[in-house]
Amino acid sequence: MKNTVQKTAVMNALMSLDHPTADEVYDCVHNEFPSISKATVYRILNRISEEGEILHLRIPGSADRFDTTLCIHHHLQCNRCGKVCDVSVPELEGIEKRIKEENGFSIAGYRLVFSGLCSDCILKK
Amino acid sequence: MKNTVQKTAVMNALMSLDHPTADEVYDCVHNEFPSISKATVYRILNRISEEGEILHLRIPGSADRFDTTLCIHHHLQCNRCGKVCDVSVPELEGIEKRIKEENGFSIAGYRLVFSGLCSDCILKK
DNA sequence: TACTAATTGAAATTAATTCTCATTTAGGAA
DNA sequence: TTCCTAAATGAGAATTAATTTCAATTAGTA
Repeated sequence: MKNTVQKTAVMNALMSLDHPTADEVYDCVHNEFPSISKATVYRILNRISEEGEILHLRIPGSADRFDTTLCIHHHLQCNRCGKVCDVSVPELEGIEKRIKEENGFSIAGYRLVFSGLCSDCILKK
Repeated sequence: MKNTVQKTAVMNALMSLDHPTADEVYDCVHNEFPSISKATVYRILNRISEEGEILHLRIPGSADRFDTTLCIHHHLQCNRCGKVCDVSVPELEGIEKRIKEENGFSIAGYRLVFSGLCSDCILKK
């Protein structure tokens, strides 16, 4: 992969944001680098998530988010403010084998997303 | 809610399909009822899922699906053919309390989706 | 039978993302 | 250093899934 200024800017933005959407990455990069195109931000995010440098979180019902934490973990999402937090769920370890045996499915991965209200939004209401 | 022929047709289609997308419901209804509009199908599906008659499954990266099985369960999705199957995951019972205590989140629900290849697609290579 | 709010159809709109294509550029070869 | 080429970029069009708008229709009740 070529080492472009655009890629460097996107990597820096990812470091400074928490579970950003592609649009949030774009806004952040665009401040310092006004000529960057949104398509480029999407392309770089896709490229580096395919290479395993970041995780691509597909959030049902809203924009995808990107995560720089690579070890296995799951997510909590606030229904009000949209914020996403990491959570680990050791209960699920080893579950893939059971699912495979019972259903004949070969499991490539799984996503677990809890939705509710974050502590900030509980207080605000 | 008014009892329209459109609603009856959508309910019948749901009974005859397995985890359909809104488009699949539309195609099915449209066969017998060519004048129905896609917007009406979407509206009816949203209405009856809000009322709890069916589940609205939001599938990351592809179209939403609808499920007439109401008890708590989760999903397996085939990455090749898109088929969705139900699976129960008793390991997750009681997990909400732990998440709430550790993160201050109040959990309204959670979605667990396994992705991989279904037995048919494994055979097809 | 008449009325009114709910529902519908058709088309426009939105949101997120991907694609197209002409132009530019990074990095290796001469 | 300069040249070359494949890769990357920018701008905007296209795509996909779903929602909204609005005028016309209809179910269910008065």
